[in-house]
Amino acid sequence: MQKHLSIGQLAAKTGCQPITVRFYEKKGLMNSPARQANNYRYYTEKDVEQLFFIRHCRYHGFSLDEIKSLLALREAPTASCGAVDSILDKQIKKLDEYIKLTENLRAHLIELRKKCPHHGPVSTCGIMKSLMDRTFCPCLHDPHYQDIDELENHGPNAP
Amino acid sequence: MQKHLSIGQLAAKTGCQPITVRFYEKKGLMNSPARQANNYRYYTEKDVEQLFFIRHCRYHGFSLDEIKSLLALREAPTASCGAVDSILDKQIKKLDEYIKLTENLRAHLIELRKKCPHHGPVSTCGIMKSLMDRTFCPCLHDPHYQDIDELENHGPNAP
DNA sequence: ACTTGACCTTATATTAGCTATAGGGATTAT
DNA sequence: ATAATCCCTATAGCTAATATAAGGTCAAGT
Repeated sequence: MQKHLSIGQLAAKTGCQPITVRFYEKKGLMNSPARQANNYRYYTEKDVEQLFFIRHCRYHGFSLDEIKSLLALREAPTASCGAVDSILDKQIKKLDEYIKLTENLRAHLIELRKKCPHHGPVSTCGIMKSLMDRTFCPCLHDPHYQDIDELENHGPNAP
Repeated sequence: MQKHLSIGQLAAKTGCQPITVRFYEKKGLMNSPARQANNYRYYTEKDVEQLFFIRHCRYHGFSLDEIKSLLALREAPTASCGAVDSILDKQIKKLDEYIKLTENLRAHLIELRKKCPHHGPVSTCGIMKSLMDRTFCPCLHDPHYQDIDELENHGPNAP
């Protein structure tokens, strides 16, 4: 039973790359593993489990900070799992808002697209005209505008 | 007619912040404006129009690179607006995929959430169990897994 | 023995779209 | 005179990695 894995073997087992494992280590999601005489990292089964856990969480769209919380909870198994539930509930709510925002955005774009049904010179393009028309720019009025930044900074997998 | 605006006045007119205007300048979306004797930037009506255009485009979810293309097209009005149309079509398609991905993610989370309907100690939490269960980790099989990165790197307003 | 290639190490820079902070100079109001 | 507010530059920060540079180590093949 060969229990000492190199970083490459660990990465291959969990479907990510060595550089990502080192990244997680730096971020405090993976423990600093023991080193061999040649300074290579070597990993145990516990590390494999932990990395699987992390990647599984990432798969579900959790941020690294949220994963850190989940890892901490895992270390304190007597804690109530209400904290776990609330992390999930928050994530689901975030996704709901996110989907709504994106659908709004899509509707806006469809509207815009309709303004240039036929090809022609840019100078007569209805889309460009709309984009240039200051009176139609909702930037200053539409609360959705602020949402754009929301959307970028707090997307499904953003922090 | 007072035509020379300070950066703060320009920003206020277009609903963004001075620092953002400087940022656009550095990124090549706004021209370097003339300077007053005190080294302050001052702007003209053309700059106001251009910034409105940029912000309007951002409102519609275009990336700065896409906006750069649109600005270039605006400078070449004899070009066909097919290029404009295709930028919009691409954006709409991107949003469609994006919405689909996010809805999938949401479904996964709802499934996961169901595994812990009642509060209890973390050690018996069905969610944590699922997240820890390597045999249920889709990371290695599910093509959706790769999509997570997709989703993060190419969200509606990502490049 | 020697070289090739695959693997490992570190540190730094890059990605998008800003925002924050530090450390200064200029202008305006009191 | 001084305080508040504006302006300037330069640098660092945010996510979640990825890319690149420059080097050390190891196993296999010739």
